Amino acid sequence: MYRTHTCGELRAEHCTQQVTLAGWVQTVRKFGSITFVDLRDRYGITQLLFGEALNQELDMQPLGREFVIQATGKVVERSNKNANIPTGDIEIEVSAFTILNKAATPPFTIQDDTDGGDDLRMKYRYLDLRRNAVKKNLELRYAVNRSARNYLHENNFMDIETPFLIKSTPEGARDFVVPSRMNPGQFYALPQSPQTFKQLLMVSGYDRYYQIVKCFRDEDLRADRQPEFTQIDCEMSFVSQEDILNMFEGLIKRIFKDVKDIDYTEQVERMTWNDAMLRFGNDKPDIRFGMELVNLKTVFEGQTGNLAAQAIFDASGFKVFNDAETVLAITVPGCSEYTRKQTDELIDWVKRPQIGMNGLVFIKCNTDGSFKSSADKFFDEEKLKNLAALCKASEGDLILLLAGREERTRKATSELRLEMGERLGLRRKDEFKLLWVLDFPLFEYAEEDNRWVARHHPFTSPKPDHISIMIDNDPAISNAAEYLSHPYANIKANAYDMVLNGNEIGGGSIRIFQRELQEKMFDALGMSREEAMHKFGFLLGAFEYGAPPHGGLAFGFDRLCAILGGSESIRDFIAFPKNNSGRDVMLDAPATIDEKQLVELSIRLQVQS
RNA sequence: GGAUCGGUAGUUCAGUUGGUUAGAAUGCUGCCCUGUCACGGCAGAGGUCGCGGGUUCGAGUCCCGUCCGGUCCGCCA
Repeated sequence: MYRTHTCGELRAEHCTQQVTLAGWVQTVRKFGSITFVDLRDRYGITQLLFGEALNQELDMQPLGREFVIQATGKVVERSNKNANIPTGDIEIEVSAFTILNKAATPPFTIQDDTDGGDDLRMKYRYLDLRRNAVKKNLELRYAVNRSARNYLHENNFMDIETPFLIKSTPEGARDFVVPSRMNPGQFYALPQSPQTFKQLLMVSGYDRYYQIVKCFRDEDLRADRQPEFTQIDCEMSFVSQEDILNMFEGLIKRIFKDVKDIDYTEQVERMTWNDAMLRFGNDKPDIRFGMELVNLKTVFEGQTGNLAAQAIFDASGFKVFNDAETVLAITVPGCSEYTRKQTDELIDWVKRPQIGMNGLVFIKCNTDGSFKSSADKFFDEEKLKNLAALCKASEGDLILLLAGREERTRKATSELRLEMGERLGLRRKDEFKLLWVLDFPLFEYAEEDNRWVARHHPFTSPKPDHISIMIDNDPAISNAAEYLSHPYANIKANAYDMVLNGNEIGGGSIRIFQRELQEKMFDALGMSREEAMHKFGFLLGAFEYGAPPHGGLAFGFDRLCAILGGSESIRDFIAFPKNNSGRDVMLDAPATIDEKQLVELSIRLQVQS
């Protein structure tokens, strides 16, 4: 053995013992005839003391940062203790050492507060992974993994692997494809998720399945998106939506307990998709704070906007509001004292192309009971007072109003709400609030193809009392402009998302398990019978042989870890992540391949410039 | 596909209105130091200012193009 102990385990009680440690040189501190060396391994840091005799040896064999060494000596109590590290009471009085491997000077410092930028750290990821900060993230990831596995195992779930080389599916994201040498001209696809396999496992009777599994999607990336990412993928048979919500609420609570020691005992809040959109303008609302949207004008999903507000607008002659499809307001508590500079800043913020609004109207509800608005010209004190009442604003609050096209305005108001929450410090990293969003629409209208697409995926079941709407109506959309009045627009799905602090961390649905309904679904999505058979014949076939009612969900494992770790970026929680362009900058992948390989695969390239 | 920010020493950054020899910190090298732990002190090395073109007497600085990276929109569950 190279070592008798790790660099994290020696304490005062080990004093006088002879030990051997092995690890990396963190720092060398030289003082004439004695030298201190901090030795690091995965478990911690232990100080080595090189006394006078060995110091001369050090002159012959100098140690540099990141050298790998082995040192033998006696554990002794320090005269100057270091309370900052667990091994700070002791040091090793080295009697012999060996340099196991020298190290070039690393391109950045291997410290908690490294001087390296992201780019460089990715290129030398094996060095970055030595850093405590990154190691802690991977440890947290492993803790979440273990916690999930324990919970699922205790609840009779069975981990079953599913293949990676499968068939390309239409709907959803772009597939990564893999050419088949043995089948010239043909391609496998990498799974976007094990969706159909887990459903087949239900048909096979493995009534509780899970897998912590890689999924692949060839779409543009973000800080919280990777081309290959990991899901906690689960499926159950003989369950209702209620059973699933309870089971996986339990899973996430268990993870909170095991990983963060948080007792999340209260029931996870539930909200319909409709309510989420109305109250927060967002299908994954952050419910840690209020500032809910007040709809001052439009009709949305069968609910009318505020008639009193409408009357105020009509009388004002303010075209921006009168002509707008919708006017939405949020009430920001305690911000009536915002300066001109601050309100201008907010206006610039909503005008950024990513938000895309033309402007923003504010009403300051002053602490003396008066009002000040950027649209004073159109609204007298009385009207402002009434608007403030409609927005449930109190003295000292700031009302922000956005007007414009329905969808864009709702999105912008939702973003503005989150931004104000951020600015007011209402989105604390250490506060966790879960939410189930339920009853999503089953279909979404795809303008470019003038047809319906599955909002979740094509295997999602409608709500039981909406099945007849689907069966009894023709999916064809005769008038594109009025797709909202098509019966299909109102069909709700037996689908659910779990939202944590405004992030979608998981989602799933009760599945269709009857062939007829599944065929109707494919039909509704504009898939011909032949196409459906060609692409999903295996599933339709399976449904003929006794498919049980089933449903499930999948958690975004990387994202869950990132949120629990208090980070925005999932890359910090993946050992070897890819960058924004899907490149591995360490391997420099993807890369071209040899002509010989191309020939074997029957592939000729035609690169578009 | 689009928007936006950035690219200057090994690293992280500063660099004024376009003007002399491009700076700081840290890291690195050498010397000094027996209790440090972000050790300290002294000295030193280290630069194709991403790349190409243009404007100008003169460009790190201004303009155009291009490459690379970050963030976001579209896209994606």
